[in-house]
Amino acid sequence: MNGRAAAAAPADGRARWALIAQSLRDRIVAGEWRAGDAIPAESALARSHGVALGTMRAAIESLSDEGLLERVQGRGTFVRAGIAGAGLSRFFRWGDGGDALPQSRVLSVRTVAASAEVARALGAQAKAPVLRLRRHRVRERRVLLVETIWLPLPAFAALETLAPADFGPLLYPLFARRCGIVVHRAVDDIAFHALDGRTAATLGLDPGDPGVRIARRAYDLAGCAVEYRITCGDAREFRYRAEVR
Amino acid sequence: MNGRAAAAAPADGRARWALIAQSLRDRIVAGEWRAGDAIPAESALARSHGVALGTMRAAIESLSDEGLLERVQGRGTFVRAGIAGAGLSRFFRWGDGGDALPQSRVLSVRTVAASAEVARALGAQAKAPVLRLRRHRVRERRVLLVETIWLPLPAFAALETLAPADFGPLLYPLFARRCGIVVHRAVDDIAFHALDGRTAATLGLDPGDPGVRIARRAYDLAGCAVEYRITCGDAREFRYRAEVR
DNA sequence: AAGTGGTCTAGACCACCGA
DNA sequence: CGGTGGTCTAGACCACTTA
Repeated sequence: MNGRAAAAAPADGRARWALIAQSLRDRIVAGEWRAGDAIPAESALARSHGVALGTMRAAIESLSDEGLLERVQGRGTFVRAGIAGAGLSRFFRWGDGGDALPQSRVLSVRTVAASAEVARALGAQAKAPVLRLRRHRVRERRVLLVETIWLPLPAFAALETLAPADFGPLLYPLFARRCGIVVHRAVDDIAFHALDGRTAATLGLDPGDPGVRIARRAYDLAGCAVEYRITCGDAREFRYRAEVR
Repeated sequence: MNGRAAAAAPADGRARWALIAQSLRDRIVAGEWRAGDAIPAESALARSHGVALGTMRAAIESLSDEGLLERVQGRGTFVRAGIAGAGLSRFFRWGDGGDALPQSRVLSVRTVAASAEVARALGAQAKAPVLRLRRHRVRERRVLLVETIWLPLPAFAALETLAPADFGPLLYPLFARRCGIVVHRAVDDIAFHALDGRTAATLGLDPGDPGVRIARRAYDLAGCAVEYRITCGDAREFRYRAEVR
């Protein structure tokens, strides 16, 4: 002891910056700051939490690494608006062609009872009501992808009465606008399977032709499952690059 | 100015910690510290570079994020020994079954002239001599994967005279032991395609059955391509999980 | 006990941004 | 210009590992 800066960890097992990060995380999830909003300045937060600037920076940095916040020099620190660059098109050869991305065409919107698989993915009760969308991704009159999307109710009730034609090309911004739900994280499970006759015909392929099936589970800021989606396409168009180190 | 701590960035565009990180990176690549070695303590490095501890920590942290270093509390900071958890088995359903991983069986080792494709992948001259390995991954007398591996010469000359039976189950540790080459990063390109007759027969499938083809390019610490590998397997056994946020 | 990385403080100056 | 995040200092104590 020397009477100067006290310093040092709180000895309760968790670092001070981690406790502060958790408190900020809670406030973001609770909606105190909305997606796109700036949170208070580092210096203000450090003062209000009674810690040094460096400690607050460590807390904010961990949330930034986590993808919850985004720092912009000279402007501030912002709540991220949702996942970026995560379109399923990235799995296909036509995904980054100089050409435009395929169009979106919602075919049907229906309220159905969740199957066991859907209920499990959404963390809902079996047979709970869910919203089911069928959608095609189309380019030049050719169907490239066939999608079925399940959304939990009542969270997505605002979409129940929306006409198929009124779903825009991008679903996640629509979720945010109409339902206040921000998709923050998604997990894609990729597998190969033989196409069933109907899907093959839709894609202009022969039954039994090789297909890929991507099952996506998407989550909001709080970690709640908000979407389950199955996307089918021509396996021969599939490509993906995985990097390890 | 107040006569105390000078501080602040070097104003040449790059932060001091970034310059120090580059210098440490150079020393690691040059082999001053080998894979698995501990580098000097943070405090010693800070002193010898004439910077504060926090600045040196920032430099080391960036190399740690990069995967070049690994910090262990109470022990030190170590040069990472190579990629971990990057086996190609992770792409297959049998990859993490409770069962043992498949065995490795090297069939042939030959010096050949690089094809255009191989030369491009390895950054070598077309028709340059390269070492070509053919390998099977086998479990319970069933061939699960068929691999062809190209290695640049003369870097891998030590393997030219090695008998197929003397290649162990893991190649990367062998590369390090026999050739002093550490694989630090790899990129896997995944695509589906029809199997050719010979590969299909080897895998116990019918010609035209769906296959998955993984093309791997592996790099050493300095970023030089040190391996090009093509792995073929049964597409129906393929699975992969990609996460985005 | 000695040495390592991990956390923390209380300041300072710098580069960048928008009004 | 004032405010933001980015970099830097020179210390201190803490938790962990090894001998």
